[in-house]
Amino acid sequence: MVEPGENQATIAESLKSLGLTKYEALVYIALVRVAGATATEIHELSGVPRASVYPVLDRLIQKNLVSVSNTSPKRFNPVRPDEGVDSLMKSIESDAVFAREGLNRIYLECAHLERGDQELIWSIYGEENIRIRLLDLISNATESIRIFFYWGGLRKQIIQVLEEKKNSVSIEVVTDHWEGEIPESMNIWIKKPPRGHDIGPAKSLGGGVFLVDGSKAMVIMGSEEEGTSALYSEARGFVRFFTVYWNFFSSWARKKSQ
Amino acid sequence: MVEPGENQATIAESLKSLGLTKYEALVYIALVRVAGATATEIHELSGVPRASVYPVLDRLIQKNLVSVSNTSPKRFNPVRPDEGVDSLMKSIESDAVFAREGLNRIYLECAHLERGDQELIWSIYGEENIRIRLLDLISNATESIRIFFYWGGLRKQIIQVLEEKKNSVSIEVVTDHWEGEIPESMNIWIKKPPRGHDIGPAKSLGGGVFLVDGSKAMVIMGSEEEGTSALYSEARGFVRFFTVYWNFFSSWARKKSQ
DNA sequence: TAAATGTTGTTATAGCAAAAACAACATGAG
DNA sequence: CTCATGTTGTTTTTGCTATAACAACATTTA
Repeated sequence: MVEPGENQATIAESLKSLGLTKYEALVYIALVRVAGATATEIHELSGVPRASVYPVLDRLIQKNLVSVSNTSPKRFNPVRPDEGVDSLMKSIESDAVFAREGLNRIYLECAHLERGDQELIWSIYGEENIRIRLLDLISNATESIRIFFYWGGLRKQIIQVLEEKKNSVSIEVVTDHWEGEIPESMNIWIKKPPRGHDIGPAKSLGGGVFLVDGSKAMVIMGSEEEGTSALYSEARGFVRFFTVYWNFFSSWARKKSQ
Repeated sequence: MVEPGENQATIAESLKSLGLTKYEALVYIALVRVAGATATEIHELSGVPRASVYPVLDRLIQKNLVSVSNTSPKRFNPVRPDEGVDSLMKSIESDAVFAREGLNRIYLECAHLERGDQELIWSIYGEENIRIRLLDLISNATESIRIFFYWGGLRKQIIQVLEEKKNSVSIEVVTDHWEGEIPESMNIWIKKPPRGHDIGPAKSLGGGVFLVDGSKAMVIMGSEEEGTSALYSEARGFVRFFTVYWNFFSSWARKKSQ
């Protein structure tokens, strides 16, 4: 019924990222379980030291998550959880809007201070971050997209974005697998990965090279052991290197298919 | 141009409620101001101790708010502020959804544990909280609404809710002022507040009594000095007391108008 | 070239504030 | 009186903040 611990702890974690402390989360959850409990009951339900319950409840009352009765002993009631969470979210969201606007203004004002950004090579860690950057890169392409792709993740999402761009930019892809039908307006070569690309100490290694408009390059290296990381650059040398790389493998792919 | 301090501090505060620490916020803001800065430049811009900049940047990288170049010295780049804030919000929001669902399930499962809730009187502090509860109370009325209202706040919102209910429940209101046209389906008496209601030590004191379906009562007491607080109850005695109170003043209002 | 200087990235450690945990005491109802 | 409540104060812990020191490397100057 009221399944214990496991789930409860997770909810507490979630509440913490909404700005509550551990105790505030535990007390609130306890109160949701038995509305109208006394301080001592809350203490027993939540495991929070009895003396700590009072200041914690005070804070929850301030945050409009709890109300008090004027009986003796006092009893406490949670606001309906959906209302409570929503009201927390609303306040966070308004902060987010404020921060976004302020930062964006600063960002735009200072955009002119570009300092040879184009000459640098940026490292990106974490699949999520890479995903965002990569899709951003592809969907902002104006002329050409060249992809050399031997990696499991992101395949579907990339294909989806390419579908959207297929009529406005030139697309060429070398990969080992394609999901769905291949559109006529793209040049796709399906190839098993070349030898040398799955050798090495890594259990599962994959890679992808993305060239956009001949001026931007993103390279993804994924291994199960060390996580995924990527490089991005608009630097001449970097782009040229991977353009050569891509030319080599795309011609390899063409030959072998003939 | 780049207006200083004042605004930045506020943005930093907002970022903190999105889960960043003070330093993380300051460093990120500095980076938005000059993208591609070195650690030392960030230190100078943000006021964060140079040695602290490194671990802070590590955390920001983990949170996908910053990427690194592999030059020497390293240079750092912020993700576009709107993307950054959005990605923070997204993660918070997913926590919120999770918490809301989990809590709501617990709440509904445990609803049967009602422990004579109806006999208690609940205190509610803070205008915002009172507002939510009051509007919730009124809009869930099924039979009757009786209001005795001598208070500035909330007038418009209450009227709005009443407009929506005017055809489904019986509405009677005694107050000192009405905004807009008085609908025919409501019984409204406009009266200056009775003597005794604005006496006392408080500079600006106001009150409101709300009786719903003859079984729920909410009483609001507002004073500029001590803030606003409210009582809510479904307790027999409490409701009866304020029903008598309301009967008395509504008959007073009727008489004087004839 | 060699010594002096400065910068970067790292590590260690002390300080601090909020939260957590505990202990002691006053109160009030039965 | 006795028990549970509500309050207060103190200690411990925790995570962020702040400072100092260091090795590695680059730059300057003699």
